Amino acid sequence: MSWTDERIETLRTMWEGGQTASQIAEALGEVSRNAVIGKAHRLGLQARPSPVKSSSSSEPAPVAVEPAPEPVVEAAPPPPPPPPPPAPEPEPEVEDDEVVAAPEAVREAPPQPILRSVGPGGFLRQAPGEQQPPIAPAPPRRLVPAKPSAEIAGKTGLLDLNDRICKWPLGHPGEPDFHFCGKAVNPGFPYCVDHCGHAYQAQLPRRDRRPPPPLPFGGPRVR
DNA sequence: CCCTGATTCGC
DNA sequence: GCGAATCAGG
Repeated sequence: MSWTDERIETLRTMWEGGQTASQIAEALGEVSRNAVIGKAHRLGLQARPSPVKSSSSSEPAPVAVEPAPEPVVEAAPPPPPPPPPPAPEPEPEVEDDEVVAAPEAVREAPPQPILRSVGPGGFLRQAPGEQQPPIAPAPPRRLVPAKPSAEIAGKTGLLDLNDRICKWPLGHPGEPDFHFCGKAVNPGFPYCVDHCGHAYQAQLPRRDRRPPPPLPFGGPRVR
C-alpha cells in the first residue's frame, strides 16, 4: 500500500482528531502503527501529548526569555492578564455529589476607553480585557462519552472498526455523519462483498480500457 | 506486560 | 519517503 491522497487525508483528520496511531493504522488497514506515526511526523503533524518528552527532572524551571521589546508608540505594553474564567452556562445536572453554590450575580464592569498598542504592520493589539482564549477551555465538568449524533446513531464509527467488518468509508472524515459500512467482510478482505466489488476490479486488456474522463480539478498537470 | 508517541536509520 | 526497530513514559 502507498500513501494516497485519501489515506493521507484520513490520517491527518484522525490524527488531529485525537485518534491514536493504533486506531488510525487499523482504520486505514495494511499499515502499522509505526508507519502512521512516521507519516504523521513527515507530514508535519505533531504536538500531541506524548508519554515521552521530559529529558531531565532536575532541570531548573526554564526562565522565560525576555523578548526584545518592540518599539511601541506611546503605549505601555499591557501586562498579560489571566484569561477570564470560562463561565460555564448553568446546565441542569441530573445528579451530582456536591451541592453547587448559588452563583452570585455577575458583576458588570463600567465601559472604559480601550487603549490599544500598535504592532508591527499596523495591526492593533488586543487591549487587556479584550483578550479571550482562542479556544474554549476544557469544561470544568466530569467528562462523559459524547453522545453519538442522531445522524451517526447506529452507524459504524471509527471505534467500531475491526478486521471482521467492512471498513468502506461512507461520507468523508470530519463530516458529522461520516461512518463506515460495517457489514461483514468478504473473508480475507477489508471490505464486504459489495465494496470489494468497488475496491477491486479485474484488470482489462489495455485495448479494452476506456480512457479516464478528464478530472475537473486536482488532476495531474498536462503540458 | 499492556498501551502510547518519538526517534533513528537502513532501505 | 518509508517504516521496522528501538526507546521511553504511563
